[in-house]
Order: sequence, then C-alpha cells, then structure tokens
Amino acid sequence: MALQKRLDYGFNGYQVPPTPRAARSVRRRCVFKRKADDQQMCAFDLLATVAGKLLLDGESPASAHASCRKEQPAALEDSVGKEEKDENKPLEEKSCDQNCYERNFLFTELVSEAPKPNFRPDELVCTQNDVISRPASGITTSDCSEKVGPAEQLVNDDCKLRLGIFTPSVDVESSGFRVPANCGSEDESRKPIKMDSASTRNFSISNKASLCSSGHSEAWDRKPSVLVSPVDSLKFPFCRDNTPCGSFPGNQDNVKLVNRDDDENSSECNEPGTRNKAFKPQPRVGDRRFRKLLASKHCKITPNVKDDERYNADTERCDYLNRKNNIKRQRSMRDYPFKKRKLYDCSSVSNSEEGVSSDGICTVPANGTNGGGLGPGPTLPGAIPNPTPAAGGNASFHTRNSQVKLKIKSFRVPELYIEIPENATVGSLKRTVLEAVNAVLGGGLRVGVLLQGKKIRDDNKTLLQTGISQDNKMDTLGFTLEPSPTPAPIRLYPEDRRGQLLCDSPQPLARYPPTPSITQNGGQQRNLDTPPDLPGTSFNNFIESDHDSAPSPPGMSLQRTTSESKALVPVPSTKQDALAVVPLRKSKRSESAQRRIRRPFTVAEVEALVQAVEKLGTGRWRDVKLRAFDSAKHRTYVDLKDKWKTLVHTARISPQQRRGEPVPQELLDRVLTAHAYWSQQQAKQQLKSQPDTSLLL
DNA sequence: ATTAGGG
DNA sequence: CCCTAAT
Repeated sequence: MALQKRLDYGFNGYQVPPTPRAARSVRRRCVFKRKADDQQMCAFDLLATVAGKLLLDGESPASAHASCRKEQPAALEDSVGKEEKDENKPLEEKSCDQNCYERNFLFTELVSEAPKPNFRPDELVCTQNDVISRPASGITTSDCSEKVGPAEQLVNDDCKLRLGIFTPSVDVESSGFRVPANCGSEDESRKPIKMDSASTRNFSISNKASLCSSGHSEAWDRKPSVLVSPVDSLKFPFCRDNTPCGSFPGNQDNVKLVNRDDDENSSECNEPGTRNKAFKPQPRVGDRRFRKLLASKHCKITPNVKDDERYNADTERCDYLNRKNNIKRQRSMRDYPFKKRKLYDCSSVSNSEEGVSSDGICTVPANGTNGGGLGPGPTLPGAIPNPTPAAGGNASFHTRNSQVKLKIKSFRVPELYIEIPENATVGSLKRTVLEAVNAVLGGGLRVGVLLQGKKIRDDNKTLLQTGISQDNKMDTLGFTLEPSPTPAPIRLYPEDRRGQLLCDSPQPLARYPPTPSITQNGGQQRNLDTPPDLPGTSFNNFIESDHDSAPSPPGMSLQRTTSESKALVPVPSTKQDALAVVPLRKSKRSESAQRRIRRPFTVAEVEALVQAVEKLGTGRWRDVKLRAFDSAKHRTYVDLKDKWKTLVHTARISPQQRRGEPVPQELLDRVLTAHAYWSQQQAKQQLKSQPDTSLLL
C-alpha cells in the first residue's frame, strides 16, 4: 500500500508578499495540519482566493491579524525551516523588508514586484547590507530603515486606502501584497498548531468538503465536516466558481451543513478537462521569476517626477538595469497571461519608447506627499479612470485637474489552500504557492471600484462625477480584484482531477453539530430512499441560480463571461472581499488522477449504512447505495462496501484500538449482528447450491 | 456496471 | 480510498 502522507495547508487571509516570499508567507500565516493517517489523500489543490481589499481608514484588518496568528505545525517547520533559514534569511530581516510597507507596487505587478520608490546610488549600500541582497534586482531598502515603524502602525496601515486630493498627478500606489509585520513574527508563526487533534484532523476535510460543496446536502454529512475556526467564521462564504454563496443556513448557529458532492459531479470544481493548459502554470517559474521581475521592475519611473536631476541620475542606473534585465523581463512577460501583460503595457505608456521593458521603471517619490509613513510609490497611470489622459510621454500624467491620489496598500488573499505531499520540496511548495498566486493574479484580473459599498460600473465616469474625489467619500472607496471577464484563466486548470476549485471559504463548522438520526422515526420505518432534507438552499438550486440569470449571490463568478450585471464583488458585504478562487496544479503526480478526498463516515452515515445492510444484506451494495446513499454522490457502492468492511473490523477490535470518530457501540453491535446474519444467509445459499454442484460433479 | 477482496 | 480481478 502506498503510503501517502501529505500535508494540508490552509491559508486564511494572508497577504501575499511582493516578492518570492510567497512561499514563506505560506509558512507564516497558514494554518496547516499534518495528517498522520497514512490513508490521507492528497490533493494538491490550491485554493487561492484573492481579495482586492481596501479597507477603509480606521477599519481594522482584523481578519488579516487573525490569519496571521494562525500557527503552523512543527512538521512544516521541520521540512521547511531549514531552507527557509538559508534561502529566506534575508527575508527575515523585517526591518528592511517586511516592514517596508512603504514600498509601493504597481497594481499590475502585484505578483512580482517590489519596486523601490527611492532609488539612489547610495542605496546600493543598503542593498548589499540588507539581507535582501538580490544582486541584480537593485532593490533598495533605504526607506526601510527610516520608515520601519511599530508593527502596530504597519498593521493598522495595512489594507488602507489612502485617498487625497493632489495637484500634480494621479498616483495610485499599491504596496502590493505584503505581510503585516507583527504577523510575521517568526516566533509566533512557528508555534505549533494548537487545535485539538479532532479538530485538526477534520480541518482539511471539512474545508474541502465545504469548498467543493455541491447541492446534495446530506444531513449525515454534518458531523465530520467540522471546523472551528474563528478566522474562518469571518470569511465570506464562497462557493464554486468563486461565487460567494452568501451565508449558509444556520451560519449563525455555527452549524454548517456541508454540501458535498462527489468529486466527479462537482464539475465546476473538479472537472479536470475544463481547466487546463491555458492556465497551466509555467514550470520552473518559481520565485526565480519573481526575482527577475524584481530586477526588471525595481526602478520605477514616476511620470510626474519633478526632480529632474534625480530622475536623470536614476535613469542611468535604470538603463543599465533595464538592459540587463530586459531579456529576462521579456521572457517573464511571456509567462504572464494576457491580462497581465495588458496591464503592463498600460503602465508603460509613459515611456513608450522603452516599451514594455521600461514601463516607468524608475520610481521617484511622488512629491513625497504621502502622509504618515506611507512612502511614495510608483504610479499606475492606467489604473485610474482618468478621462483625460494625454497621449504618450510623462506629460500624459500631468493634468490640470485636481488629482486623486490613491494608495492601495494591499490586496488580501483570504484563502489559499494547498495540499502537498510531505516529501515535496520547499521549492515545490514555493512554486505551488507562486503558481496559485500567479494564477489568480495573472489569470485575468480586473479591478473593481467600490464607492460606499456600491460598485461603480461605469468606467467612463470621472472621479469627480462618481464622487471619488470627494473627501467625505474617501473612506468609502474600495478596490476589488475580480476575475477577468474572460472565461479561460481560472476555470482552466491542470490535470488535477479533484482540482477542487475549493470553491467556498471554509464555513465555520460546529465541531459536533447535532447529528440527526436517520432512524429517528424508528428503525426501518424510515424511508431511506428519501434523503434527509437539508435546510437551506440546495446546491443544485444554487448552481442553477448561478447559471441562469436569477439573482446571484453577491460576489464573483468565474463562469460569467459576460456582462457586469452579475455582481462579481460582494458589494453588500461589509468586508468587501472579492475572491478569486484558483486551484493549483499539483506536482507531477497530478498527471494521474488524484486520490479522492477522504471523507470519513459520520455516525449518521454509519447508521444509515447499517440499517440498509440489515435490510438488504451484504453483497448488494448497489442497492444499499440506492437505498440509503442515493443522494450522497460521493459515496459509491464501493465506498459503502469498504465502509462495511471496516465497520466489521472496527466492531471486532477493542475500543482502544479504534480510531476516528467513535461509532456508538450500539451500531457496532448491529454491524456484527447483521454481518453474522447475512454471512449465515450466504452460507445457506451456498449450501443450497452446493448439493447441486456436488451432484453435478 | 457490480461485486469481492487485497492493499 | 484505491486497484483489480471476476462477474
């Protein structure tokens, strides 16, 4: 038997750092658990949910905090820690790295870029000293030393959108994905998970179950799908195709009914064929790619630069660096989906003569008017619906109108699930995470703008018209990352059969929700052909509403390729997380069909099974299936047969030897009784036919 | 497609 | 749960 130990990683609401630190962030903010059960299935599913999240001033990045507190098991540390220390040592220099919240990002380069606002020759020293030391990158961290503030500040600043009226230019600053400093505490992050074993054990399962939920909800599915996670409970529920499901019934009760579907039926989530090459992450484009991009982009030119001297000085350096990295950059560009490249091109308008490779590389402080330790950053010309963009040249960014200056401090990635073999390398882990992020970010994102909770759909409106530029509304402006209208990217996904577009965020599941007894009506009077009704919306219904024009739940749907009429962003939600769910390709093994997710039988299921077998006997598993598990798509008759087998075994061993959720002894007794009875029946049958055969012989 | 059984 | 052989 092949032992397949795997690691399940769950990420909640972490923010992707701007650099190859994606992998590290995994370690930092993930809740992950290790399954000791050698039967554990592996799914290298990766759910990456990206939220374009711009919290308003004063809004507490609570979820980010919480997610950061998630601790990781020592297991990962064991396998990862070493390399982490070596390879990422620089990254642990928080003073120069993590705390560089002031580093700004072009929105279009969220994945890879950590441009440096102030690039000066003297910063080379810093580059070398600071442990980041990416030789060619030219990343400087001058502002690090000067702007490293208290972690609290950083966190508080996190996810904020700073908006103000500026004269010189439109300047959208995005510091990109990053990790709140106080969350990144190695000490803290390395703490082992403290979830109790039961809860831990259920974690991945429940998540997956819920993530790939389907319509048929079975009452007896409740129990195993237990997840207690205060953080998760804050999550906006999402279903397949990134479509936010809204609150599930009973949400408030902390009892989640997990809609489960068999993997095969959850086509949206799992269908292997539909998501494929188009979105296949490039092999061997690990964090290296990040570095390349870092190298190529580190120097941003802010069109509205006023300091010409400085600009020129920087330009020289940039020329060199640009040349040096031009090839790499171009190559990297190929790796980026069209959508992303398009954005690249947009941002390079200001420097068309240099083409994509330059795209405004040298970053010059935008007038240094960023307040409160929020450093200057690169501009993002195309990001603001400025109706009057002049053509070409830096001049294009100078308008006479009042300029709205925005700073997008980060976009949040609320959910990211990874399941990776235990023996996978850290590098592969990094790649996986990177791929997930790239898949999301590069897979055709677009930006949504929210103002006072309402999505602004009209791209032609001016900021003035929409009121964005009004001070009194600055607190209500938000951006979201949305899946591109183009269908391809996210839906297409590699050979992961289970793919598990882990489609919704893990619901807060009560650990031991009341398990409705299937035999509550008294033994076999219960019509097992009628599956227990599940309160709430069936997934089928949901699917339908997801496909037709019926009012869809708030949030985005990757299936929509069409109009914007479909709310792609959970606008009504206070927490305006726009999630993009992306499954990640698994390692090589993903070529072959993936092992199904393990879904332990609940007591209720066992009861149903026992009851059916009592009536039908063993050997009629198809009938058992139809009778008691007809609606449980994920339970095949083989599963039922297997379960019965294990039940018999369980019933025969001592309670101490039993694992998993304890099955009531009463049920086990019935198992033995039924098994004995039907074995006897079989024997009788054989005895009946035996004489004939012996006679024939 | 089912059933049975080993892994 | 997976895989396979045998129905």
